[in-house]
This record gives sequence, C-alpha cells and structure tokens, in this order.
Amino acid sequence: MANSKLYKGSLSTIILKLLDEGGKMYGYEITQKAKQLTKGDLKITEGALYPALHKLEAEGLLDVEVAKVDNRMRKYYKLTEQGEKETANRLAELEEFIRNMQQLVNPKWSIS
Amino acid sequence: MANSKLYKGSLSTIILKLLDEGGKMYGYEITQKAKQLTKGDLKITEGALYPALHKLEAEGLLDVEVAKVDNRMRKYYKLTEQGEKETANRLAELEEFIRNMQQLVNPKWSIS
DNA sequence: ATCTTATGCATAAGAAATTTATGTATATTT
DNA sequence: AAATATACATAAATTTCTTATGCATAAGAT
Repeated sequence: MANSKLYKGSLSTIILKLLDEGGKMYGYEITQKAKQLTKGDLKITEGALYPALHKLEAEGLLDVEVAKVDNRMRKYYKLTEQGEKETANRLAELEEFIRNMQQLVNPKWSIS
Repeated sequence: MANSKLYKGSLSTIILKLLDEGGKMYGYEITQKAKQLTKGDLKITEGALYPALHKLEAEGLLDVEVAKVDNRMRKYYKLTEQGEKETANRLAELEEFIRNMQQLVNPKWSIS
C-alpha cells in the first residue's frame, strides 16, 4: 500500500467505503480512485487488493459480476445488503478511530 | 489492541507521541494513558507493547532507565535525540494519513 | 516494427505486526 | 483467602501486507 505503515488494517474498510460511494467498481478502478483521493499517497498493491476483495466476497459483503470491456476482463464488485450494513459499522469505527488519533496528535493533556 | 483493526501499524507512532508529550513513561503507564485518551477504545496489549518498546529502543529512538517503586520494577522510556526527530517525521505522516482517511469518509466525489 | 507503460486479473513466498497464551512477581482490594 | 491491579517478559499462531511472479490485451513511445 502506501510508504507508511499506517494504512495497515484499514484496507477492507477503504474498499467498502469506495464501493459505498462509487456503487460498482472493479479492482483496478479502486486502486486508481484511492490514489486520486490521496494525491498519490495511497498506492494499493495488487497483492493486497485482490486477496482483500476475495475475502470480502467470501464473507458475503460483496457481489461480483464479470464483464468484458475492450477485450479485457473486468470484475465489478458491489456491496451486498449485508455489506451495506457492515460498511455503516466500519465507518462509525473509522470515524471514532480518526477522532482518537486526532486527540493523540493534538492533545489537551500535558504530563498530567 | 482495540477491537477494531484500524490501529494496526500505528502503535509505534502512538508510543512515540505519548513519550513526546509525557516526557518519561513506563510501559504500563503507556497502556493506561492510551486507554484514557481514547475512552477505553484503544487497549494496547502487553504482547504488542513490550516488543514494540524493545524494537524502538534497539533502533536508537528510546532510552531506558530502570527504577523500583513500591518494590515493583518499572522501566522508564524516553525519547533520544534521534527519537525526537523521528517522532516529528512520524507525526507529519500521521497527520497526512488522517487527512487522507477523512477525505475518504467525507468525500467530495460521487460516482465521477 | 519494437519496446515500454498502462490496463486487468491472479497467486505464492516471505516479512512484519499483532493476538492469544503463558509465565513470574508484588500490591491492593474484596 | 481470593481476585484484581500493577509490572515486566516471551513464544506460538494469526493476520495483513510486500515483493515477486505469472498471464494477457491496449496504447503510447522510439
């Protein structure tokens, strides 16, 4: 993924959120959208992406639909009903996580 | 650590920042401070904490000083000069990470 | 024409970080 | 007296990701 290790553990949440927003996306598209949104900071590698997508599908959170565009294969993923519920949970956790990390960076304590 | 996997990869940065703020802390104290700052959300486990501290020490980012309080051992850690520099770098990365994740949660794109 | 880059999927070996389990020891609370 | 809190530590197993490799077509550069 990115040069920094901070993104570890957040990949599946990122994928879910992108699909929640984008409706229906294929793997390569997800990597490009992530790169774009983070101004090149987040480079999702294929070795991380595809196993993650397969796992989410196996967990019943994603549905897949194969298509052929310009003679090249694409696998479009979209959230299942269960996937939408899980995404809501994950986003709540993510927002809490962000609040916590911000509290850490910008603390109201000192020594105490 | 926490129930959510999001904190994965950010432990060493968290430790560095806590020491940057707290000046001198021992392991158990770090876990309590982290728990307090996140309202119980972030439970740093011992199996994660102590190896992380040893690694940071081995990397020259932390100095250790052993003390005995109430007949119990404490190992106080503090940032080395190099540790302070590294902390500044890590915090810059962390803030960029937070910005990126926020951009993800609260996107200005839709479909596009 | 040929080479490189981009698009698009996939998997496997290895590394890294963490969880879970276990161990030792003292102090405090119930 | 037993349970919880304090305080350290390590090892096995798991999870997650990186790096390496593989196949295939399209587009751009030399």
